[in-house]
Amino acid sequence: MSVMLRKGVAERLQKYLDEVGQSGIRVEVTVPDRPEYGDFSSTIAFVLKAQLQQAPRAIAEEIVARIDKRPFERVEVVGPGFINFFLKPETVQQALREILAREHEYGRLTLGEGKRAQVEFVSANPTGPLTIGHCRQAVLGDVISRLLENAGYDVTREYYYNDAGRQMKLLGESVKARYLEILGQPTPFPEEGYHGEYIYEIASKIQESCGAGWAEASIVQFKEFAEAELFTEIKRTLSRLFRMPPERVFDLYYNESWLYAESLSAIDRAIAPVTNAKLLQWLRELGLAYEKDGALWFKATVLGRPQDRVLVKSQTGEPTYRLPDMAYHANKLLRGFDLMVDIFGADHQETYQDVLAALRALWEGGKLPKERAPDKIRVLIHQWVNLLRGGQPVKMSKRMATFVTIDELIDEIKQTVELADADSQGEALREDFAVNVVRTFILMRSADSHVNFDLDLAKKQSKDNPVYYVMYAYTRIKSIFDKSGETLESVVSLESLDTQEELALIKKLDEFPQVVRDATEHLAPHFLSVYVHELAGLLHDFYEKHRVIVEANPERMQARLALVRAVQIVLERAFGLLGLKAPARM
RNA sequence: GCGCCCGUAGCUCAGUUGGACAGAGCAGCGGUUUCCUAAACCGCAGGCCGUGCGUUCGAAUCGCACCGGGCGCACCA
Repeated sequence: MSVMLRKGVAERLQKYLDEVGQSGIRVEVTVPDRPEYGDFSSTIAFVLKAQLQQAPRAIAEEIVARIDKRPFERVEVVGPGFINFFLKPETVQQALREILAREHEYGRLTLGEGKRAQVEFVSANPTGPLTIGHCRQAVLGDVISRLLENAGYDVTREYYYNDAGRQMKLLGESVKARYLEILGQPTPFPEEGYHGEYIYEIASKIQESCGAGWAEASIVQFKEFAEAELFTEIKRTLSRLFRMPPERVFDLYYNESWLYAESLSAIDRAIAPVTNAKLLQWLRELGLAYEKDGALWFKATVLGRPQDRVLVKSQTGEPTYRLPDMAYHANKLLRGFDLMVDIFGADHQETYQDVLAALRALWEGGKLPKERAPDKIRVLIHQWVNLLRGGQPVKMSKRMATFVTIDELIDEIKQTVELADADSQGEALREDFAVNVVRTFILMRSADSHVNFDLDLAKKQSKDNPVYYVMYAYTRIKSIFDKSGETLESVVSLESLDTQEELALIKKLDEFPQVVRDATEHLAPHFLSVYVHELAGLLHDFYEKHRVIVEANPERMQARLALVRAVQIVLERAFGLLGLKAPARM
């Protein structure tokens, strides 16, 4: 049997289909809920009913009679036509051998080999610290990037921000106002300015290094100073959350201003070949732009969208955010990626569809090369995280500075982590755990679900968090190896692995590559999180019922060490993909 | 009003190409430790899978309608 047990079953059914000339039928093999239905089950007989004009039960009997049954203890037809497969223990043991042979290559995919992918996420304008609102997509984007890398893609992690926009101007004005206030020259604070304490901190920093020297400085100077300060902080925050050096959290920070400049260097122009002006010209040529009330509009309605949108404002002649968004995405296509993933919050639901509609029209209208099809862009929309404190939702506004930052969240959880031995490593272990908790909380849920993050629960009852359950499985294995002093150098006999718990564990390990594949293809990290939780459960179950270190039976001990070693490998692989960090001890 | 997402156990959520009596964690009740860390394990209890109609041999899963919640529908991003 091949690497994957399920695949082996599927291959045998496929062979049968080929023989009866039904190769087009999709082979479905599932793991039944109940053990008496076998290790795997197929409903293929129901699907074939229509084609073969026979009763499903008879078809199932025919299939069972014809396929290669060597890997199976038995194959049964049950009820109206379910085919249930019961694996021989040797077959299952063989799967374990494959995992041990592949080691940390196990679960690596090839679907992205030789291809380039780009993942855009966070993309917050640097007008303040990152908040819980950004946390979900930061973690999702990080894990999706890791999954794509695991699949063989050359991945560019990208952060786009509107440095040319009104919000950044307001930031500059806010800092300048605070700066003058510190100098004792109070000026009116911008009506929609940023009220956060951090604005004062930035202003004092300027005052400390330049004194009153910036009193006549331009808004742009203040903006640029603040932007640099805030970006440093953002990178530092993400480096905690992603567990990477700050300089590696993103590969590219894409500035909106690149889409305006007509005189960029050759290198810059290579990643921004399409300017706003160029995009506008294309839309005009395709009859998708028109003037009304002094503004320039995008004719979205002819593309099936609910309403037309302004691209260039009447009063200032500046583009709205929509035009550079379109240009940015046209540039992404031209940069030659095979896959582009946009990760947006639910508030982008409406707007990204305009961008995609425009790109499709440009592509169909011949403005973009045939091989740069917009369907290479996949958009992942996630719902909001509702933060609960004292059972009440926390209302957040960035402008009014009533938000909880990612750093505050991690720090709050960190304080409550209890450790078995708080030695010199205590601080680092606490940080590891807090980040694990935050990431796990997000990664266990599908992006589609509106989740509640109960801060009190995450803090006060941190030992009950699912992350502990999973980490504890890992440390139990670690502890076994420490205790036994074994290193598992040579190939051992696996024949003694025949109990229900042992076989169940191996079968679960066998699912790993498929789970990784599903998580990657569906851009759904939570598939993997849920899997890890289930695997940990089976390890605990096994651990409670069987001892690994059994000196009286060296062969059995070696086999069980091999088994838990394989669990350890898969957990390490999964942790790597999910960005979790396992403690050596708990 | 229009668009997208959600509604599954007391709570937080899985259940992704429709399959056999619906799952996990937490909370509740009752057990398990001379033995590799009990942050674990075992058992009990808990659900008309928002409601109704439809498609199907078969629906939590697909379609339609309705009810309830979130987000959006700016010449802000």
